[in-house]
Amino acid sequence: MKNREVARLFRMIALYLEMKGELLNQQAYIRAADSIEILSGDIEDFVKEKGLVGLETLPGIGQSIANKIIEFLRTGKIRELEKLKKEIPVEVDQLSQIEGLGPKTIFKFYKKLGVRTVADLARLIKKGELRNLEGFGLKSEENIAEALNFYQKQIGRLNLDQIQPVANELIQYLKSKKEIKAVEIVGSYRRRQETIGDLDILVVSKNPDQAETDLVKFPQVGHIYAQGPAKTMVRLKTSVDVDLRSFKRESFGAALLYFTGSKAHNIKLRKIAIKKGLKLNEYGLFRAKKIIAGRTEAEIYRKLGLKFIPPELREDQGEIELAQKNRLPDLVEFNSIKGDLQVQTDWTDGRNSIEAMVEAAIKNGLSYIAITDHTQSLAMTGGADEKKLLKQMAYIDKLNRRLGAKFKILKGAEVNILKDGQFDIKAEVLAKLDFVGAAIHSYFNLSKEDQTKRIIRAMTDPNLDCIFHLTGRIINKRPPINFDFEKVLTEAKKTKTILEINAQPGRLDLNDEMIRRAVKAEVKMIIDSDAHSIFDYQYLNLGVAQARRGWAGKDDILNILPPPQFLKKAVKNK
DNA sequence: GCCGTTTTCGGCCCGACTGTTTTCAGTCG
Repeated sequence: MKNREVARLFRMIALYLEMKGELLNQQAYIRAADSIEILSGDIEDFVKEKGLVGLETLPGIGQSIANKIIEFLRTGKIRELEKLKKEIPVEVDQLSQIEGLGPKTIFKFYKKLGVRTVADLARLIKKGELRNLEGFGLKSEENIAEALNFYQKQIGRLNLDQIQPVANELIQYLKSKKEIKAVEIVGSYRRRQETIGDLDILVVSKNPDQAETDLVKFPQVGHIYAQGPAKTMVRLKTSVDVDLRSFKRESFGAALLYFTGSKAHNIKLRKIAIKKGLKLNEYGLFRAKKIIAGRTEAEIYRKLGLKFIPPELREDQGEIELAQKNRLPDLVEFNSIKGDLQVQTDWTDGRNSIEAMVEAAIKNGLSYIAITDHTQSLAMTGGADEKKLLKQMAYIDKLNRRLGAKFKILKGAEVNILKDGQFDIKAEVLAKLDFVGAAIHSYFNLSKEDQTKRIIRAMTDPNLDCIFHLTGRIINKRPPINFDFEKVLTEAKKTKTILEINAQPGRLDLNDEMIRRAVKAEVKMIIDSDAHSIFDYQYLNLGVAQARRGWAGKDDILNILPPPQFLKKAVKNK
């Protein structure tokens, strides 16, 4: 899939154009890059199907850019970009990732000091030559040196479970301050993106200056980028960047809306406001100078003629148009999961006993779980063979009798999908299980064709109910396997195979775009915590958030149903 | 370079903060 690459090249063109001061063209390339990034489906397939004319129907893409896309797909290059690179031979994409360095500054460094690469910049800073440049001083040099240092350490974006403890601690701290009346984390965190670059925090305070000072005094603060009466930016010692802004109560809704984003969503809202003769900014919705909404987000959406749009949908992927027509999807709700269908125990690589996992599930408001320990070919986890599985089934039967009607343990397994798509457990044993999930744990690098065949073969097995964490990706560590998702969806629909949304913060697999495609293909899904300990059920809501980002409605997610209805809809071979 | 329920031409979201220089350009979100 080349969507990201095309978008990246357009963003690079935009940077070069900005260096040259061509601001309006530059914006056009950025809009085109955005448009391609949010395109659901492969751009190459799109072009094959709909051609140049189809491309031009996409927002932000006209004749000129459409031709460049086709040129790239055909030749792997965009001549325009090659020309710009020759004209200004600077590693602009790398350099611009250094905080505080934009195209204008990069261009100046190139023109005046001959800086082409990050290494060039590092050398000049060492020699202390930046401070002599006009418009620069010692302070600028120090700031860039610091930013460069941070860039070279490259910690990148954090998973939700990495950021959550930091976020909670900071929120508690801010809430303890007398003058701070409301605290909300916004930005990509509130939209529940898979990974978070920094924490954006909004507060309501009668004394904004004090609120900003409060943040700076937070013991974890390691560096202050900027501090003002309305906005402060710091970096914590744990390498998380935090922005804090203070607002008055009457503007808080507008501020929430503005800083939750996404940017594309906001820009569209502001354009709607302009068409209505209004102005929308972070302080409110205005007619001339008079504020007509701002206290809550709902009020602003209403005045713009829209239904309230949940943060997870605010990516400008059609949600605004649906909100105008009052046709937003009826999203699956937080805390609505009734059963967890992937739970490991100390029979294999889980940390807790079946009994402990049941007890914790009840505490987390669940009414059933499936015990799905690994199977034998995963030697490293002490996977179960047929004998061990049968023994576990008998044991679960006994526990179920003791539990009675209040909770149900399903007998299941996380069966290993072998290289050829067959399972490592005999069919007659699988047939005895209540719920069979299967997953790929090896041969991640098969060709697209072989990998697709392998998954489809697994799905055609009448004992299989669900494919767990389909792509096998680990966020920031392991890329997804290569396969034809469209073919898999078609087969899943045909064989009534469920696809899992895995709520582990490092997996979140399927991703949001795949979920949208599954919804469209009418393939049913479940949300599992993939629990390996009693603490992991808490992740279920991360999976719900991911499902919501994928526009999954209540009909799309089966495990919000109580056990009898779930089993009826989910299990194939009964 | 793109786009149109004001428009096929003339607009492109907008406010806060910094550093350096005296009124603003550059960056960020």
